[in-house]
Amino acid sequence: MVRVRFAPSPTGIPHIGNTRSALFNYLFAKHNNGKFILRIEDTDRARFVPESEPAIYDILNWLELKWDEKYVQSERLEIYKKFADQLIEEGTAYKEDGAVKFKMPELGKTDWTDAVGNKKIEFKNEFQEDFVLIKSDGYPTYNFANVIDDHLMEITHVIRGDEFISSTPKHIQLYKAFGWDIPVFAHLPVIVGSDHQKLSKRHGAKSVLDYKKDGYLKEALINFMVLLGWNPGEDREILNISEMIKLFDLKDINTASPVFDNKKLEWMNGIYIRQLPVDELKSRLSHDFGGQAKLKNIDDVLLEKIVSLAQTRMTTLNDFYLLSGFIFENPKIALNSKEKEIAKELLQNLSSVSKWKQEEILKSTKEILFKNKIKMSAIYKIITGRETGLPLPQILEIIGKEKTVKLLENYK
RNA sequence: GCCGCUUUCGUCUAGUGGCCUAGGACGUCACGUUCUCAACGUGAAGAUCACCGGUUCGAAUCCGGUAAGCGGUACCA
Repeated sequence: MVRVRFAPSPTGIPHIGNTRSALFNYLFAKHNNGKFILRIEDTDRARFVPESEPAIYDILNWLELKWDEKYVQSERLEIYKKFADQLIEEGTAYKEDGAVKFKMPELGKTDWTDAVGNKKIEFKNEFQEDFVLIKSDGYPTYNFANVIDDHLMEITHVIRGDEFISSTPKHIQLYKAFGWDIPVFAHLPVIVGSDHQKLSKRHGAKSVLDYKKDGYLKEALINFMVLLGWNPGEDREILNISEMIKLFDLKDINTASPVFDNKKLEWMNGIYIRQLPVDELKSRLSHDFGGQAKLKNIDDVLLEKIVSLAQTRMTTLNDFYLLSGFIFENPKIALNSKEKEIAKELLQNLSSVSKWKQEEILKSTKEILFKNKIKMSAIYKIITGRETGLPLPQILEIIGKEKTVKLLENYK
């Protein structure tokens, strides 16, 4: 039975890099019909950030990466102490300055075959130093709690960021000291930013929750993340979660650090937005995304029509408001005198349209276009406040003559 | 410094000795469509496969070295 874990420490809000580890663990578990375990590694009291633990749950819940079991290390202090005492008794650990330290072997080497890249990694023991197991505040270190828990929780595959490669020899020596089975290690290359530095808050790495707030769809984010350092072995790039589960394999994970490219994420988000049925997109705009307030008073049928016009023009859900804001608010658009003239003519022309259909509206606006030798973008600006946007004849037909006239009367 | 990992178009990647005059995707550019912008369609530019040397009839692919980037070197994780 495959058992893997995602073990974040609540020292900050997880970003794309951490979250992608969770995804890979989840996919591997599901692919093998195994268990996905969540373990909060809160042993660093100095760096503890209270709001990060709920954020971890929010992220996993939003992405629907459901965990099968959950543990919190700070609730397991006696367990670590017990095992530390055992090592002291056996002579492989000792006390120093109020801490418990592990005695690393001085001869030979420590090696393992990493599942990522299927390569042997080897460290000479002579370069290894004794390390702390239990800090003087009574809390275990990562290196210790990690091994104890992975063993007790019967973790079969340790899939984590490759910043832990250097500490893996420590872990292996601990397993050996206890006489425990050593799990398979799979070290994921970390995602880096466009500056090729590891993703971090200081470098402007956003959390998954920020992407949600910015109008990205969870499907797009997952699909984008999975392609960072993994490929399904075919040219296709758009995959749903069950296809990922089916295809996922540790051997297809790359060994080099991928650079996070927001442009591709944007493209992918657009793909997923266009893939959504209109009513689903509409409900995401009002529920999944914080648009309720603005959309509350809009007629449902009207809204659906607007959404369907906006669908191919959106990169993120936020774009909907950019595109349709002029309908919901009564924008005060600054126009120069020439534009004001044209606004007047538009009002006149459109008021006299008898059949309020897009063909008639188009005909009517085109007249003004030719007469004044202006571009269509000028008319877009007068009506919507932006030089580009939803196709005017259609959207004007949808919102109705009355509303259109009202918009133009702003300039009187 | 020492230890370890990495190195194919700007970016994500395919590629495991001949199918590679290196394939796909994003981005960029052009054209088509067109009431704007998108979407969509077609096409183009873009990588001497980090570098040097070796093995081989033949190397992005195997071997050795060098360089650069990154990670670790914490009573952080």
